[in-house]
Amino acid sequence: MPELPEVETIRRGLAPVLTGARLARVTARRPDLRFPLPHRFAERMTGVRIEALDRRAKYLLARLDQGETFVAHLGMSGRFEIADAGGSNGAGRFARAVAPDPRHAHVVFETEAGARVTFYDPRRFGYMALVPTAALGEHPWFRGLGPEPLGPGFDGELLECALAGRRAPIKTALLDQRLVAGLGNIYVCEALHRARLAPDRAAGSIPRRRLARLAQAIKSVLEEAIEAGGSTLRDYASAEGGLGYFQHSFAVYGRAGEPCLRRGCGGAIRRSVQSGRSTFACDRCQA
DNA sequence: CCCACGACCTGTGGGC
DNA sequence: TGCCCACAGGTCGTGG
Repeated sequence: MPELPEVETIRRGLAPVLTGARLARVTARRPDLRFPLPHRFAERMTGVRIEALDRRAKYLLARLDQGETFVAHLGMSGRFEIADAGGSNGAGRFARAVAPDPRHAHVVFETEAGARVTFYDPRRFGYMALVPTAALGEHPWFRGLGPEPLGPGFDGELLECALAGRRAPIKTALLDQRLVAGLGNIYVCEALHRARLAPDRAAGSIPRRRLARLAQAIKSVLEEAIEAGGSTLRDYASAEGGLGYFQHSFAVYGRAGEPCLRRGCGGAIRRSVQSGRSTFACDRCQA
């Protein structure tokens, strides 16, 4: 599920339950996800207090009171579910497209206040770590990570520097987390369509004026998706982190063969493959 | 260094 | 209905 907006939505959903909470019990129901869980993971997590929940790129960060930061990446299919002290969650009160399969409940966090947060991940591409907070920036997952697209200073000039000399297609370049952090396949396709840029253009050859428009498109699509995720949160009372309502707002992603939604364009969305991944774009209004 | 590709793992949806 | 293939929102290691 998760690109930057989904991880941010999950963070906002978990924050009320976990910020300031002390963990009474942590259960790892298997020894590994994509990578082995940290050494003595459950023991090291038990009794800690979570001082703050943050996000960097697609990573969820829980700053702990003992000097370490818990890091989680949700891979392709990871999700967190919140249950309150009574054990109920959104599923009992609201319709849900896909109920979590208990076979894939890999890690359970229980707070002293009686809340339970469960990590589900059928494909197990997700991963977790405990990293000394002071050295977080030097960790391989974070060293070399590009700028936050919603951070200060993200504009056409910054993109121009990041993309200088790149011959890779702009679509592929934007997926490179070293250049920009947090974008994934969906929002790259959506941002390129908003900016009217063709996905196969060489990244390093796009003039700054158009990169300014691209930077603005990236910001607006991410902000709108987070906003839509917020409405999902309100409805589900959970940190499910699915695509929420924003999936109904995709202009190109998953719309192969359908008409381009840009006013007056009249083109059709075409699916292609770049670096082994689906790209959706309108050949008529993206150039 | 840059880039493309296969691998990792399970589930789902479409076509026959 | 059942089977088989293609494909899925991410990242890493390899090899050209």
